[in-house]
Amino acid sequence: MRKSRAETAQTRGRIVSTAAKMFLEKGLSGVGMRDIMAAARLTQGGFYRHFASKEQLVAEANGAAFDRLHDMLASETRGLSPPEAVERILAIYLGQSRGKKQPYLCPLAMLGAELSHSDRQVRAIAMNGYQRLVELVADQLGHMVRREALATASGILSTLVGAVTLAEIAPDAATAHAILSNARALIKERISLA
Amino acid sequence: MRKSRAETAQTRGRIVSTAAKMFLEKGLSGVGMRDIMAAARLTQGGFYRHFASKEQLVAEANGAAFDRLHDMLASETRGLSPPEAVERILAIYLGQSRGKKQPYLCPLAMLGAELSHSDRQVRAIAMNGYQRLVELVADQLGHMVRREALATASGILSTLVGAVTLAEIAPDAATAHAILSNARALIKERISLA
DNA sequence: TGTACATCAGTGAACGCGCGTTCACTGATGTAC
DNA sequence: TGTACATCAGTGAACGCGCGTTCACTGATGTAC
Repeated sequence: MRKSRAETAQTRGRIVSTAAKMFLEKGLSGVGMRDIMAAARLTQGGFYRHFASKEQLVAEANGAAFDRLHDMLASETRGLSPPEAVERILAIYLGQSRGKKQPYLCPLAMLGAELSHSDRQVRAIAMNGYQRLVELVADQLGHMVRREALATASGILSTLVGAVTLAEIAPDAATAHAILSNARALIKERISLA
Repeated sequence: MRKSRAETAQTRGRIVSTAAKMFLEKGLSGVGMRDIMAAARLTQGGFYRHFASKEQLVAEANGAAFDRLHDMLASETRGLSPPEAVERILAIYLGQSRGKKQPYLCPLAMLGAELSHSDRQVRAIAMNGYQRLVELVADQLGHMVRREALATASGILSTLVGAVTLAEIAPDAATAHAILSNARALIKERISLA
């Protein structure tokens, strides 16, 4: 049953991306190893040929989710004017939703407090992902000095994360929409100050 | 071993408030029935004399946490001028932290995504708590028409919830503080527009 | 008010279940000569 | 390049454990007369 190096690497990647998707949709404690391995078309035992523990998979899955999200946002805003780029980032970020089974979900909003109960490595990966998102937004606030742009982008990210977190809790679409559009308005009002 | 009506009610209340504290600190799936009952100086079996299930306790504990938080914020802002009251709400809300073992933690920030995986009743309680906080903030934005005040307060709550969620994930105090103060700045800049 | 009985809050053992993880095994791949 | 052997990816049963929940039991409280 031994597999070639190429196949092994592919299998590992499949486990990570499958796990990322499932963790984001159902939460870290909402998904078991059997669920993940079955979704990756494998059986439970094989997991430990690739990873030392579930916690390590959580770390890698989150890293992958942040990489994918960041790359997607960077490519979606490439070539746009700063105001257009900000608009696009807000629309994409606030448009994510577990209910709609979106492919690019942000771990900060989807896992939130669960990340704060994870080990140092997972938290460090989450903070790194957060910082990269802050920089991505700050890059579009070119009319401010960098320091101010980063501070403002940090505030914007808090708003985005909070809004999506709250919208996911909301039991009906109307409430969710109201939360998201109020958050969007707050951010736009702040930015148009300059 | 049967207890008097007064004692029974007192025991029930002790279970709810003990559970609220523990859920907020360790997350819903991070605390077991034995942990809660032991902390309330009881044994596991007694729980089902008071509640039908863990999920029911989660619902009641969250309701109690929101009630306590709301009452505290209302009493802390009583008699203050609107700008002072907003200042006070921001300071208290952004000052909450599991690490500091604070007595008034907000379920929205501390449980976040875990609430979105709970049943309808729990989510309804969370949304009700959110709405009450929005109104509490909107009450201090008297210079706006009510509709605008509510929309702005909703955006502010997204920012507050996101900032505390992110600060809890941050592995060091400096990063946490930066996140909180950037969120505070964003909100204050938005409010001082008027 | 006093007595007999029913109720039920709380105990602690036990149940069934699913979790993360381990393990003996299989057989294709990789390596050494 | 061909052969013999070591490696190890993947399987599926099993392990130990902690979870939420149930249950028989105890004895003080509440109720009926």
